[in-house]
Parts: sequence; structure tokens; C-alpha cells
Amino acid sequence: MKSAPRAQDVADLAQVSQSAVSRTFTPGASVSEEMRSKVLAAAQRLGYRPNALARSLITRQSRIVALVMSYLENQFYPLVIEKLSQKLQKEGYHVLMFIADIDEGADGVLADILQYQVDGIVLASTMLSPTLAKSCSDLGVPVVQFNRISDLGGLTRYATSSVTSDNAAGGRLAAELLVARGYERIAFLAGLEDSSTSLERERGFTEALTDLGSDLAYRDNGHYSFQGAQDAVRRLFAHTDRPDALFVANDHMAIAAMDVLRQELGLCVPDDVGIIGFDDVPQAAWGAYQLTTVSQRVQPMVEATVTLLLEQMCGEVHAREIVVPCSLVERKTVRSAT
Amino acid sequence: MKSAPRAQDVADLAQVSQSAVSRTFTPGASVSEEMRSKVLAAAQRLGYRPNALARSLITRQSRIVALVMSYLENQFYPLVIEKLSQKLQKEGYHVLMFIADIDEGADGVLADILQYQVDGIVLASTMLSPTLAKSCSDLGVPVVQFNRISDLGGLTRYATSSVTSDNAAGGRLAAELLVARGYERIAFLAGLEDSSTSLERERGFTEALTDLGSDLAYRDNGHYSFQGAQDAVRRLFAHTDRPDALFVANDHMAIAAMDVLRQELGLCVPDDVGIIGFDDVPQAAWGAYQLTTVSQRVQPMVEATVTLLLEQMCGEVHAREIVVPCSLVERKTVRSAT
DNA sequence: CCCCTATTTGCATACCTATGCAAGCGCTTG
DNA sequence: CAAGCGCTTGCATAGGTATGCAAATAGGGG
Repeated sequence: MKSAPRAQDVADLAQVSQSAVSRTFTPGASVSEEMRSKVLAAAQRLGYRPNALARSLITRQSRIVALVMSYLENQFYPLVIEKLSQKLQKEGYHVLMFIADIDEGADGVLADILQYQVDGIVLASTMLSPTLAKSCSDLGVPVVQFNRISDLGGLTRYATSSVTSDNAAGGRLAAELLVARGYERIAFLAGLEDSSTSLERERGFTEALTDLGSDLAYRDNGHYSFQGAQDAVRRLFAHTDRPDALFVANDHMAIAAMDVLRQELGLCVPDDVGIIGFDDVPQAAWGAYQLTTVSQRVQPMVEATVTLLLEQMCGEVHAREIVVPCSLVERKTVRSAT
Repeated sequence: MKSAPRAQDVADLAQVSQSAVSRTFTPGASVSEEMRSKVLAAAQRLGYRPNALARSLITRQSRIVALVMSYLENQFYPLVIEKLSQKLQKEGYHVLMFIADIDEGADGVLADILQYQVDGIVLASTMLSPTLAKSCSDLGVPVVQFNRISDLGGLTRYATSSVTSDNAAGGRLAAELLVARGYERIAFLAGLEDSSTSLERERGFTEALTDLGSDLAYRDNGHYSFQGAQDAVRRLFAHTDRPDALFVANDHMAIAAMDVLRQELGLCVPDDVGIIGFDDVPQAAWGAYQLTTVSQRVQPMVEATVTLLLEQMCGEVHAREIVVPCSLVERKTVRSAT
């Protein structure tokens, strides 16, 4: 097993200079057609591929984007990996995965990321320290927060770009549907208390309830985990005057909630209890759940993310916050109009 | 925004040579304690991080592992991403994701991978061209096939390592359970016809059936997709003498099958039809399905994968095939012992 | 006090490619 | 025919780090 061929090897075989080889593999460089074909023939024979690492060293572009996530249990995130990776591949970039261990903290991850000289960072970890985004952008690396923002209108908001759904509007849609269908004791099941996503969904939801003359009867917290959501549902439904509707911060927890309601408490969905989730993950459409939910459009979100990244990688564009509309997908966990 | 500090900058500040800086950040290098602390102090002040790309250029080790997947819809694969990424991070490696578009073909992906000088490749795409593994190992890059093998005992088997569950044994477990519980018209729902995983599961299953004096009544193919599985189930249950048990090549399709059986055909699981899946994805445990399934142990599989990779990255070790045992997880889609 | 060894340090170079600069070439134009 | 222009090509260097080698330093034993 010999070492991989270099540009110089190709140049020697084709009787040209190493520069010519480089230019042949650099789109837009000045090379004659004759030269190009001569080089390509030699490269073909040797099985030559440009060394992306050496190239990065001199161009100062690694064409690598770091993707930071923490929990893939929620199917929404694998979808993001898939779409984002595909989209970036089309643009000539690739995704370097970072799983942020909760206990490890964000700093260790950041150090790892920076060593690889990534051209950009996508933060899609809801559980991540909010300082991470700041650290990154301080270092001049383009950052896009996916499905979360740093600081809700606080004075210390950092100038980092973000892509989110219109979570508040989604929450409003949920409220309107539940009220319209005659539910009265309405509860909200939050994700994490410091998650902007959960907070915004809750805000839109409760505001709309108030506008409609209804009120939030109960609220609890499922920490975005399956188990946490089930415990929360048990607490919520232990009240004597139990809720008759539940808006859940994401589908993952909504499904967990349905299991407890039907299997453990013997309640009927949607007659005894109406449920609305958020995300529209594939499982929400599964026959046994048929969850009515607010749909996050993954593809537009991913495309916006890539747009923001490319923007920031080119020039000194201001950080932008892109909000993608979301829509209600009605299935069978909310009773029909009477 | 100034450019990132280099080793030379640190050296200048600390009044030492660039070599000293390099050695400070190279574990096991010869550096005095005094020198080390002087360098670290200067590095701290400048916020210096070694440039992993430049390092890779000279050490010929990128500490990057390519992970090739194609469909993340099946929750088994996100779990693999998560565990594999975590494990590799602990070993000082990182995962570069490659989503293999079906239409794009394997060659384009391979070219991309090789440019990044990855230290190893994990192929976890069931739908991938079998020539890819050969191409990689021909080029001297360590390859591990995850959850698939190239060529079942054919003469042209390539020497590529692999990690799989004991799929045949798993198939046997399924057969034994179904026969023991009195099911008689037993069907198999395959994944892809050229997928070693599906083939092995089927082989173990049918062999055990034969041994037990039963026979495979029907078989069909769901192409590992949700829709494909549902179509296959409709075909299988259109027979006048319909099956009373179904062994499905993975949980993802098994769940799709259950939806059709219960919602569309009005059949009762497990009384009318028994179902066994394969993988034990988190969703299999969900209350609405409670799927009896053969469990693939992701953690041991991932650890074996990393072991194989590290082995091959060190020396010229022979390709090995590691088989991880799997076990039956009984839930509620097979009727109890009478 | 000296010599030998063990350890630490700096110098110089290599890893592989991209690119500014100047030279070469062919062609058009006056 | 000469001058000028545009397109190609090669030369030389830079990008940031690791490492072999030699020099320097410290340490220890006789």
C-alpha cells in the first residue's frame, strides 16, 4: 500500500507544472482545454484526488460545518441532520457532528470545534449553554442557532443569527383550535423552562387563550424527555378537576402523554382529552397516534440556515433572525367541529 | 476581527521556539514542566488552539471518521449516530456525515470522502452499492461495514471488516417464539432483497421454522420503507388463507404493518395476528405498539466498530467480522403461552 | 573536577496545495 | 511589421504544524 498520489506526481506524469494540476482542479482557474485534459488523464491514471486538508490550509476555507446536537431521541433532529447534510453537500460543504454531552459542558465541545477550523457552526442543541453561541461568534466564526434563540429580547442579546419556526403563531393556532372545539380546562406541557422554543410556544398559546376569553388551567414541565412528559401528565391529571385538553411543547412528549392517558388512565382521545403537539415528526402520522400538531417545515428551515451561513461566510453581513411560518396539521387527537 | 493566533505567535510571546509550543500541545512529547507552563500561559492569553488541519497534514492523521448513511427515518440509525459520535469523541476522533443520495450513486460520495483524508469509514447505509466497500479498502482506508456485510459467502468476498448482530440467530428466536405460541400460517416481510441483514434474518427464521416442522406460508418485500411495508401487508393479507403471524425485517416496517392490520383490516394483535420486529428501536416500546422484537444492542455494536477501526488504523491487522448477540424482547404483539 | 548520559531545546525541513507575479505565446490592430 | 493585448503557464512562496537531528544543558558517578 503506497501513499496517495500528490499533485506533483500527476504533474510529472503529464509533463506539466504542479500549478497546472492545481488549476485544473480549481473551478474558474485559467487553464486551456488541452492542458486540462492532459492533466485529467494523468490524474485518472494515478487515482489522484486533491487533498482537501492541504487546500484548506491555504485557502482558509475548510468547507466543513459543525453541527452541534444533544438529543436525537426526538425524531425532529435526525430529519434536520439528513436535510442539512444533503443541502450542504450540494453546496460543497460537509457536516462534522458534535454530540454535546450534558455533563461535559459546552466548552469542551467548542474547543474541539475550533481546532477543525470549521467555516460555520449550526447550534441545534436545545439544552446547550447559551454562552456557547456568544463564544463562537466572538471568534469570528459564523454561527446559526437552529430552532432556538439566545435571549428573548433581553438587553444582553448577542448578535447571532437564528432560524426558528414562528413558535408563538403556532401556539396561537393550537389555542384557537382547542377553544373552537369546545375544550375548556386547557393545560400546557412545557419542554425546558429556559428553552426559547418552549417559551415562545407557550406565550403564543396563553396569549391566544386570553384573547379568546379562556384561561390556562394548568401547566407542567416534561423536560423534553419521554419519561419526564409521562410524569408530568400523571401530575396534571391527578387534579380533581382534570384538564380536558393538552397542548404539548413537542410531538415527542405529546406521544408520551397519549400513552399515559390511554393506557394508564383509560381516557379517550380526543373525546375525554384533546391533544395537540408541535413539530409534525413522522411518528405523529402513525396510525396509532394520528396526532394533531403544529408542523415545523424542516426543508425551509434548513434552507434558511444554509443561506444565513453562506451569507456570513462571504461578507460581514449583520446577524439575521429568520422566522419560518408553521401550519396546523389536523389529524385525530382533537374532536371535530360539532 | 483578526486572524487566529498561530503557534509562532505564542512562541514569540513566551520567548521560546515554535517547536516548544508544538511539543506542549503534543501529548508525550519531551517538554520540561517550566516550559510547558510558560507556553500554556501565553497560549491562554492569546486564545491559541492548534490548527487541526495543519497538524493532519504532517501527521497524516485527520482524526476524522466518515459515517455514510442513507435513511434516517428508521430510528435505529440516529441512535447509531449518537452513540458512535460520542464514543469516537472520547477517543479523540470526530464524525463527518455523508448522506448517500440514492440517485447520486456511491462514487460521488466516495470522492468527497477521500478528499478529506479521513482516517476511517463506517458504512451504515443498507442501500449502498456493494462496490463502495471494496473501493475504500483498496485505497488503504480502514472500513467497517455496520449492520451489513458485502457478500454472503461468495467467492468474491472482499476483505472488509464488519459489525453485525447475529441476525440469523435473531431470526431463529423469532421463529421459535411464534411456533411455541401456536401460530401456524407464518409470513416474513423482507427489507431489501440484496440486503445481507434482511437475508440473514430470513435465513435463520426459515431454517428454524423447518426444524420445528413448520413452514413459511408467505413472504413479501417492504423495501425498508413505511409505505412499502404497508403495501406488502395488504398483499399478504389479501390471500384467502391469510397469515396469522408476521416476522418483519425491522421495527420500522413492523410498526407500519401494525397500523394497516389494526386500522385498515380491523385485525387484532396479537390474537388474530402475531408480530415480531427487529432492532428494538425506542418506538417499539411505545404504549400503542408494545412490539415484541429482537433487540440489537447498539452500544456493543458501536464499541466493536470503534475497536475495529482503531485496530486497522494502527497496523495491518486482518479484516475481522464481529457478530454481536441479540436477544428477544417480549412485549405484547405475540400472544402469551397458553 | 571531569566525563558520560539523559533530558530539553532550537533549527531546519517536510507535509500538499493555491496563487501572485512575470514570462511566454499567439493573435489582432494600426 | 511592430506594438499591444489577452490568455496560459511555470516559478517561487506561503499556509501552520510536527519532528529528526544536533546542540545545549543538567545531573551524577568516579
